[in-house]
Amino acid sequence: MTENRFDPSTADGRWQRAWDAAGTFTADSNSDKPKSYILEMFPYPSGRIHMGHVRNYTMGDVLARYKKMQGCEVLHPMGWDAFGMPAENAAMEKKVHPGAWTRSNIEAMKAQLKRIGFALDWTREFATCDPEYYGHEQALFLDMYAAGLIDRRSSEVNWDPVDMTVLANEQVIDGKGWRSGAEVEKRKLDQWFLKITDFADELLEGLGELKDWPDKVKLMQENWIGKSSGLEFSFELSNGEKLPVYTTRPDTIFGSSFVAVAADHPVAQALAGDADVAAFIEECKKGGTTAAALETAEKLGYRTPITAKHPFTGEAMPLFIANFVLMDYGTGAVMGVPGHDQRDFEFATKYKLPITRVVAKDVSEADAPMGNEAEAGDGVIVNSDFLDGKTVEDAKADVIARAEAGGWGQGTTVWRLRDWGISRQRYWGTPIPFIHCDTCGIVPVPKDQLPVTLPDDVDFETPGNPLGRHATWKRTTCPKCGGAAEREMDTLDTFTNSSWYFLRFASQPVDAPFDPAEIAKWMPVQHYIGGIEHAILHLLYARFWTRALSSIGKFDVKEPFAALFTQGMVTHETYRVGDGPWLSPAEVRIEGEKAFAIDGGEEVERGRVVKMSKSKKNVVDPDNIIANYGADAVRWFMLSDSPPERDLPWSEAGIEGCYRFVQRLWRLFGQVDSSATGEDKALARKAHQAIVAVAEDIEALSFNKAVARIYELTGAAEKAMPSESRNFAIRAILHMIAPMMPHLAEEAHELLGESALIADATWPAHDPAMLVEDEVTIAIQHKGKLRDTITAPKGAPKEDIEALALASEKVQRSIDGADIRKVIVVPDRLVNIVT
RNA sequence: GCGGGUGUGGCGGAAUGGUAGACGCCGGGGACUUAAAAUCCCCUGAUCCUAUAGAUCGUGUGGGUUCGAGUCCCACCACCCGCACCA
Repeated sequence: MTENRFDPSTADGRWQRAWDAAGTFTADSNSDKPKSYILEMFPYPSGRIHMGHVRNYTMGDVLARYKKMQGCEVLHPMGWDAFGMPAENAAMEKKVHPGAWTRSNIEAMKAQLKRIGFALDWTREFATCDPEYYGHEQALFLDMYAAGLIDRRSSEVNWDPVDMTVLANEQVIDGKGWRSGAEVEKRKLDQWFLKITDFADELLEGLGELKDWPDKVKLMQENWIGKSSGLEFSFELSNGEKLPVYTTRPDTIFGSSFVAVAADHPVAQALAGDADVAAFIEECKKGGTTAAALETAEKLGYRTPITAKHPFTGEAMPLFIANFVLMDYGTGAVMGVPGHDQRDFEFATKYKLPITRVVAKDVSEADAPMGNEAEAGDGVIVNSDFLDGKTVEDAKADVIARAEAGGWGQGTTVWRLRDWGISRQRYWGTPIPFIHCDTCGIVPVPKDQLPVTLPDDVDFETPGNPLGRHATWKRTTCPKCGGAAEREMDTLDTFTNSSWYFLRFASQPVDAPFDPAEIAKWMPVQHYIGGIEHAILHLLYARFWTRALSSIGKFDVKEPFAALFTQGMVTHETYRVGDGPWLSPAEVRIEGEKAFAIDGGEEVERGRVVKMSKSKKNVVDPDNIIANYGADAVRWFMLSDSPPERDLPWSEAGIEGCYRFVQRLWRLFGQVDSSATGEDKALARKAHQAIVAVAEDIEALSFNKAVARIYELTGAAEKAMPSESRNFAIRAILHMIAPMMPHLAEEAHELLGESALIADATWPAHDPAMLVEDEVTIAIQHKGKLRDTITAPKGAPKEDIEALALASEKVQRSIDGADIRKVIVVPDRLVNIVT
């Protein structure tokens, strides 16, 4: 070989074009091969591919190419999650249409993905803002409506009283609107809901089948669904009404010292004639709607003149209106047990209400004083009449049984999961296919009138809902009575777009959302890869849509993703001078431990390594890196070092190391010597072991370990003398790196005289006989510390190993004549001598 | 506030309860070269030391179980992710 360097700037494009021309990665659903559907969470077209995308898609790409080498027919598609707020923000800031902005972003990002050489089936590409896509989504939505899975009710949103617009949680900063700076209020609107709670039990039970999901994600979903059992019962109020409450701790009922209702509870609303009560309810409306905001806000209460009668003691307890009680959970009213619930404790402390101990470690500690926080732990019941001495579990059952027998309450199951509100007061989303008619009420758009498309001529100058302001779009006729009517102006939450896109990838008929026969062939997704930030919402919604569509007979799949993998983020050091503006890596020169601003030469503080973000300016653009080092070096970096579920710190030194390795491999591939003869058993054994180990590592998505093994085998092959074994090892390395560094692999494959694409090659075969070693190294410990190691034949009897261990001079010196009390021998591994 | 996770050399990390630090990066020394780049070789957890040897310490902190703990148990600390209208 004369040319000694691999040149990605020519090779990358050449092989990308070759794959395109051959249709190498176009999935054939009629193939006889076993099917494998590999999917990464599709991107939002924000404008540029970032390193997080590169990492995510590289992992999926390695899996897809590997599965193909193992003989599978692989479906590995790509598309665009194209609706969302940033497009409307761009419209306001840059005066471009959200659609035009989105389309040009897609074009730019697609070109970027192509330059990285991903093995994607681009014939199935779509964007969720395509009317063909969202029209089918509208049809599915109407099917769910017909099946009773959708309803409409009032719900709270963040309201900006200055801009007169609904704000997303993200747009509420410290309780204030992000543009106006006005104090945000809660406001009620009529909105559409998907009845995900109808599937709460199924979604919980279904987690059990997901063997290849991370336990942590399943646990998070389980807690999110939040199945709890408890007691629902009614207090008799002093005004003659009954107040239903729900509690998960009926065992602590004797510790109850107050009752509280939510500010929007009917009991509170009925008192709103009083100016003080009205003012308090108004006060409760302040602030945003997030759980974090509600739970960290100061606990506020208003003591009403009403009292509630304790069901056992008959005591009259004060009734409060409280800001920490949620109308959405349980019945919107709670019994307050300050001794054993932290929120109740804080509330009781503030309003000087009795705090009674009713659970103790032991009966003898019934009178132990309470500390400065609630005790939510387990124990026995005390100070509770007939419950005294019972365990928490027994007491719960006893109280529920007595309530049911007495007819004043019953044991119930309550879910933390709430129905999914899908109405958004925005333009750039799927129009909700309903019509509001004064005569007929709410009428679904007939399916033959779908898709309901977005109008193009909209203005974003004034805040609020652009569809509502449009001159003509909302005007239509009622499908029922033919009279004048208005279209629904809200659009669907973008999470609905990502709840079924994986089904559309599997088949794309024109006249239907999907083809059930194709779904049967490809689903479930064999490997789904994406960020941990989607652990709950997106994944739960996608599971829900799959089950909901399955329940109405669309297909026969219950769980969409057989295996899930959540990858870590790509991080980078941060740079700034004092409290000044952040500097990007490109604006900084590193010298040893120190860093200096290129512009001005000032010393720059090297800050923490955090997720790459625009706000910290610690971003590295994949395009520049690919231009400098080629796609394969970047791909290799993404797979090296950090375990894929952890964060990956980007560094210039690291990518340079990867580039050097690309060149090292290139030189090695040039050293296949067809005239070489003879066997190099040690090297051959290493190669066979690596073939098995790398395959196992890829299947476990432990790419960092696969990379380490390839480094080891490469080092051994470089040092070895020419032989047939060495040629075998080099070719094995070539095939093993093919899924990871496909451009280099194709170029070397061609150089070795192969005419076919290595992308179509099969994974190298191994000889099982070559996997076992004949000798093992055994560690000898004394007093728990390593004293010596010995070499012994594999599988040697315990007695022989013990004798060898005791014969060691170093071991004898350490024992120093002491009595040997015990010798533990772990075959082929270790001897531990206890004196 | 609630739920989930992570913590090992200068850095990223490896390690079925069994030799802690594989592999990579950084750094140091050397070879090659007129020189540089590239490449190759050696060293590289800390401390002590009579120094090719040996000893002690060492996996966030404090306890515990075990012949043996990075790994299991208990308590704590720090950081990260999510919290339902960001995607």
